[in-house]
Amino acid sequence: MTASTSDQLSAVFGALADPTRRAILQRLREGDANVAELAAPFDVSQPAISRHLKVLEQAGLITRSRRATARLSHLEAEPLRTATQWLVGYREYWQESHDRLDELLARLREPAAETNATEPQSRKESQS
Amino acid sequence: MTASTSDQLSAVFGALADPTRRAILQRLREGDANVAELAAPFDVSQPAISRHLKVLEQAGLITRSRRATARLSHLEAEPLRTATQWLVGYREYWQESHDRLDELLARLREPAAETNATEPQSRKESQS
DNA sequence: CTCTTCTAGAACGAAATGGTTATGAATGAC
DNA sequence: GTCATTCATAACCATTTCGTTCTAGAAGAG
Repeated sequence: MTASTSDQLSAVFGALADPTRRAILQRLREGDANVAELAAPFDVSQPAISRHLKVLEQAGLITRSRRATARLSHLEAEPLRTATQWLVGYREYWQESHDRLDELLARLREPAAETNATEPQSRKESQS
Repeated sequence: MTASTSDQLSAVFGALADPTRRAILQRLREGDANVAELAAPFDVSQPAISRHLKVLEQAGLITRSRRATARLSHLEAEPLRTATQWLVGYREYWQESHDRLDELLARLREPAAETNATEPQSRKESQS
């Protein structure tokens, strides 16, 4: 069960390594969305977004369902916890600056505002 | 300063997406090491390890110094904190299962044993 | 059934990634 | 200086990744 963890970690970290995919996750915090909605903020084609979604899905970061002809993406944060736990294993190396660790711990208990500042790239006028 | 954060996140997550690089970080928890020492557990050539180290260095996860002809790698955990903070921004989506979040928080305050079980790939008999 | 909507897949190209071997550069020992 | 040690770089190759356009398929509307 530890061997597969390595692969899942690689998949999750790999998925998170792309700004577009992180922005997609960010968008999904507002609620489920179909591909067109997810593609809207980006200057890339719809198939490109579909493949980003596939990467996210294979990393377990999203699940998908159907509503009519649309496919809704739903954020699944479980892999993020796995990744966080891995990172937390290195917390002893942060502790040179305790105040910032305390700050992190404080934010873990806050009601949670928006922490991420992920800016999508420039829009293109598509359906004009 | 938020725009560069996106690139740093991509670099860090990208660096962590490789099992060999994660294992190198794991090794560096025991202390600084030269390239030969870092390469020993893996069945890859020395230049391959050198390039992994370059990736880790560019992500800010290690720094390097010289001791005679050797180059020592030193773990720098600051980027791990940055990555963790990004992930923590999604904690509200974990909270469906509160007990496990509590467990994570508990581990954040523990004296820290080894949390990561990263197994290096098969050894090769080099200096027999 | 036909038509429209929404999305995935096929086919392709450019660039990045991860590995190799061979070689050169830096440093200390002699 | 010469030699040995340690590592980085160059050159190359195979694979993956990320984008494109074009097309096909699935699901509801008429």
